[in-house]
Amino acid sequence: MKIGELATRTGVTTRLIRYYEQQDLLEADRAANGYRTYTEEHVERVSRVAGLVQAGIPTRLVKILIDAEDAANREDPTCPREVAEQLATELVGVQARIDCLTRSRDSIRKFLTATQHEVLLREERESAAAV
Amino acid sequence: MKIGELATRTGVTTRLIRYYEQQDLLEADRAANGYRTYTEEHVERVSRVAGLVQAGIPTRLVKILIDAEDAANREDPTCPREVAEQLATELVGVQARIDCLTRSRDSIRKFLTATQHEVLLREERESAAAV
DNA sequence: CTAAAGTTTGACACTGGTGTCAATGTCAAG
DNA sequence: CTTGACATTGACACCAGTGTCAAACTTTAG
Repeated sequence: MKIGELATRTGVTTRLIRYYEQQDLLEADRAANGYRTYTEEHVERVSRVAGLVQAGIPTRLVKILIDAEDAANREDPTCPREVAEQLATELVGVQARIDCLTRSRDSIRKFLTATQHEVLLREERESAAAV
Repeated sequence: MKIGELATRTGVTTRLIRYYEQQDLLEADRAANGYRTYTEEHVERVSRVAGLVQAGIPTRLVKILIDAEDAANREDPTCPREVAEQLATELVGVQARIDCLTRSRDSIRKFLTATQHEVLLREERESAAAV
């Protein structure tokens, strides 16, 4: 598929897809005419990258994270001690963000419930189901 | 306490503390000499704000979130339907970030384990305990 | 009293993520 | 063949979050 389709399917603008590629977060084959061509796997990957960036992870780290992610799903992964240490450090930062966001999420839910707006929480479940 | 102490205690630079105040995320009393003065509660608040900003929440939304947080802890909170709807919308975004980060976190753990670097996971638990 | 450290405001500047526009090229439909 | 939709690269520009520096004032330590 070409970049336009990838964009509509992921909800990420073509501009950003190119930007991510430039940041080494993505690779794309080129058709004979120079057009980038993508596979189904890229859909997942682009969403993933965009999600992390939106969660405040700088692209430099996003690369590290998804590389590790990929490696973790391959057999016999291996990595030098130093890289592992960096990952461990990042892990702490990621967890901190999760905690922070989780707390906000819970507060919002509590608040909506307390103000008799639980109905709105249904939207949340629905959008979760959509994933 | 004065801004310097607040900064060292929260690990947030004075520059940012002032910036957050300017963005209406913080309020500070002024001493007779014009110095900002803070209470213990501000320590928590500043960490919270900084955490959310780091998690990719724009300051505009941070304000909304912590306001709701505060309200949720007061008695008899109330809010107009429209505000509640906006919060519900935000909730979806927050949850999306959490999911995204959680996935990365799990991948990192898995990877570190698979590469015989579980030892490093201890650091994570320790830093979590430090909170 | 003086020097050092901390605070205030304000300005300038950088960075990273995005939007947008321009000029050019490719391709599919009429 | 022409037109319109989509691609390419490259440039310019914007915004938000931060760093940093300057000039003036306050407070603390010696």
